[in-house]
Amino acid sequence: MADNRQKLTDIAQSNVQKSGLKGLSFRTLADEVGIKSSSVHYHFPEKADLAQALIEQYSDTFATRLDSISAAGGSLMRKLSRFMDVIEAVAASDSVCLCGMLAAELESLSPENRQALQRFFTDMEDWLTREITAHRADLGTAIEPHQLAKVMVSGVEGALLVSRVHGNTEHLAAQRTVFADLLGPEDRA
Amino acid sequence: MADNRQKLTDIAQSNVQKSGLKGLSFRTLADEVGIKSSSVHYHFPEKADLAQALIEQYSDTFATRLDSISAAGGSLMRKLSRFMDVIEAVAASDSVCLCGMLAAELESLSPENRQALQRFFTDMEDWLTREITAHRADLGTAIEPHQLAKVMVSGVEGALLVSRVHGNTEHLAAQRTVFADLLGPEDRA
DNA sequence: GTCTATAGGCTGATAGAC
DNA sequence: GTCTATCAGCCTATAGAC
Repeated sequence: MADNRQKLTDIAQSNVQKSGLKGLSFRTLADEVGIKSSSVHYHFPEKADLAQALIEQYSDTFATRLDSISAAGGSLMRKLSRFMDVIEAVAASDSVCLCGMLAAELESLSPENRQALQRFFTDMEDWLTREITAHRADLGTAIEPHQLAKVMVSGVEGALLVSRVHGNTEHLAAQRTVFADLLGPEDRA
Repeated sequence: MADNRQKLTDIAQSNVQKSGLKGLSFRTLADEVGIKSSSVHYHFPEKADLAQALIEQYSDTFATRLDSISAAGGSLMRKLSRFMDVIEAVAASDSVCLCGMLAAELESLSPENRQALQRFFTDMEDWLTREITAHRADLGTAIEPHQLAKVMVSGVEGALLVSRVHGNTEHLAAQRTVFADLLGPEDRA
């Protein structure tokens, strides 16, 4: 089938979000798609090629979701709540962010992989900075938007990791609560 | 030598903080200590035994540092600044938190490893909750201390991971800035 | 405690047929 | 695009001598 390439990236993405790139072998990936490992090498000659496709696919999907949040409009609080919805959806089925997982495996990634990974994080950060800045007048704090954005990026990546260890979503919930309070002036005294 | 066990855990810890447990082999570990891999198995029969020793050693060292911060006393701001000093010291030499790294490799850990890992995070969270609660009167926010603690734990773990991808410490610096502003009322209008 | 030696398995990757 | 077959290398772990 012509769309085996798509099947490969879809299944690989899910596996990497659970057990990392090192935890995924060409053989098991091939088995799950129903082809042989040599056929996987036809689509992705080296593991770095597969990793690159995964980072790009994941980044595109993520960017599309953020764009749709921006397009829907509304208050900053509403946008950040929908942002957290996107993050919490990742936590389903023992998964963490694909790029958070790969960040932990940084030492085994190619230079190209690293660059794409870096771009994923800066794109998320830039989106947050833009949205916070756009609503700056309503802000409940004097902290610089780009500083808040950095803390939020770190926060969601860490919360996904730590939440999974605890087997619940409390750290994600705390993230939502604290940033709602920090950024939403309506709840303040 | 009788302290080869200590050499093993020290070198293993440093390696795991850089490349994870899956990235560490008994052979390379043995080479770096100057013994053979079968001798490593004498000290740690299975990899899970080594992992357990690493988590416990790391947790003990970390707890000692937090205790010393508490003992030194001072304002909440001062304690949190020293807490961030401890975290930033980890970021040296391309390392992330040992337990953050193992959290990414959760699926390959034994039940005992997972429990110890969980305890590391709750211990850090409990320390933060205790310190924030003790200074509650000075707090610049109405957010629950345990919620703030959860966000800080997630935040530092994520910041270590993301900082390494970018090759700088900006995300750790942002963490310091934002929490200083959030918790330290003296800087507020 | 450390060694030699090895079993048994998994891995990424390639050659060449169809 | 997919296959069979295979290589060379790495891995965890164990047996048994010293």
